[in-house]
Amino acid sequence: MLPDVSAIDREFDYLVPAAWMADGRSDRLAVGTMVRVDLAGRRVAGWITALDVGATDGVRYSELQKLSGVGPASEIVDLAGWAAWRWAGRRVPFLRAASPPRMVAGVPGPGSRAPVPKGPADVFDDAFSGGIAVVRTPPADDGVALALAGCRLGDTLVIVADMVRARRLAIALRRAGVTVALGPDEWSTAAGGATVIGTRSAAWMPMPELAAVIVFDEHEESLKEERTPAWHARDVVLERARRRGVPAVLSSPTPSLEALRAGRLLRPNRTAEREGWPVVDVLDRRDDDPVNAGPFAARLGPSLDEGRVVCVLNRKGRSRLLACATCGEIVRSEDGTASMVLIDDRLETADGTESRPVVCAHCGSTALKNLRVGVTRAREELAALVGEPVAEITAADDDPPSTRVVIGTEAVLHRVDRADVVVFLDLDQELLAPRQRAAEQAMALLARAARLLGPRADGGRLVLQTRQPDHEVVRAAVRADPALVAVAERDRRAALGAPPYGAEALVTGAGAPDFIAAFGRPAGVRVRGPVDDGWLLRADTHEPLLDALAATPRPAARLRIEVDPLRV
DNA sequence: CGGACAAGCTGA
DNA sequence: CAGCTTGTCCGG
Repeated sequence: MLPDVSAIDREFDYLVPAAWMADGRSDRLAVGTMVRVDLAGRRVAGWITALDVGATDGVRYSELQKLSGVGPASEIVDLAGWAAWRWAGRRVPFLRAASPPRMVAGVPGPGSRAPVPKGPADVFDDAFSGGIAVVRTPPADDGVALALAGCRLGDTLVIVADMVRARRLAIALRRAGVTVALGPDEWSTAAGGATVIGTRSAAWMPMPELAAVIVFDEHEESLKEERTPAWHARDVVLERARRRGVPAVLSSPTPSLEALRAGRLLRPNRTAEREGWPVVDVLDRRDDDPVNAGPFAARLGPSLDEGRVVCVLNRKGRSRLLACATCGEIVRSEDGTASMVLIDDRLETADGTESRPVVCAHCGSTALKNLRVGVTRAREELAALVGEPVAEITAADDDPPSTRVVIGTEAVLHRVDRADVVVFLDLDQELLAPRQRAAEQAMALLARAARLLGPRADGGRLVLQTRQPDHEVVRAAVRADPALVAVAERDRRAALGAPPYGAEALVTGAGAPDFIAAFGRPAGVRVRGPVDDGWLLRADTHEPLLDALAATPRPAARLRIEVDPLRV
């Protein structure tokens, strides 16, 4: 029995009460069954992890106190053990995710499921021919055809990035006659056998007759848990599929390098892909009068005159962006990949590796101007520009926008679901963010915006204000070809040995120094730090790194270990 | 995590 | 040295 107490990752043995043998309750005990027991003077919940284990002499065992209900199947208990290794955590958080939201006394027997009718053109069938396939779909694709192709094989585990999409897909599949359980609420339906649709946590839903798995928008960061253990739903379901020997399909308009490395890529034909992306207008801000340049390009005006307009301005992050007041070039590092900020009359990169006097590398001018303008200020200027009220949308807002034109940080792309024009007021902030995956994340934002606009035939426009019109992210959006970003990212990350071309773990928290001391210098693992009160551990593959992490005792103080962090 | 118990600190 | 706080250990 593993107690449901996060700090205890240890199993304890208990006796099955004689009364349970008599009334048949003992027949309901299995690996995964949820029980309550007395442990060190208090009553706690837990999961059965093994039955009929031998007794040790000299130990006086207490009895199980209560049979609470059905729990995760034994294969999921095993999977939790694997996940604890894979993300350097404990099993408890995974078993919690795999357990029903409310106690379940029993599961319905397998219902009969009607065969799913054959689709018009089963273009996706070879995606399910075995192993892992990566399907690059245009942003406007609703995923129904792909999901139905999976359901034709049998019960399919479908992971999506948000609940709105989960409900929408569930409705479409039910209409086609598929038995669907929506995670996590319909846990017991799933346990009886059904196709499951849900967000990240649904990766742990019961699937007694799993036939295939699909992850939609596999590039989305919401598929990764933010708290430790910071597990990734994509990797959990890939492991589930591997263990069951069933096909897995990862779908995305901009597949991650992790996906591209894991499986074979199935590309749509170029015409179909182009039709699924909106028209992109690039407004080169270097063309504007550098002295008077506000948040809007001179040529932006006409784009805002008609239809629903969404403006995106990410002011997240501390770093300010500087540009030359004379020629308009952004102040950048030698290799052009990082922006520089003013610190004590010198220009420095965020990581401090490069420093130079205040001079524009492009024209030699010493006059610089700050390009940062916050959303609040930009909203006022935007309202003046369009001559009507503009609403600022934040992540916390519940109501649909009340004005034709809205503005917000990237959260606005999650709050609005249709638009005629999406404007990125400052794409350079994304392109030059001091992060490993800046380009990939910028491309993901553009894909999300493209989804609001619909396919090219809808006539929507994606407007990018930038000083880097030749950046691969901009070119990729213009040509509706995300491969341009993938290729550039692949080369960069492969050269660094960064995931997925290597394994990383970020160790932070009050307990980190003690933990790193105990961790030592295991073979095959490189230790860097302390940097910003944390340590970055790197290895060529996961095994040496994760094995060494698992073998290191945990200090009592708070410790956060993030394996393959998305934002470094 | 949270209870038990031991070691350390304070004040009369 | 009682009475309290803080730290460390360990659970069937």
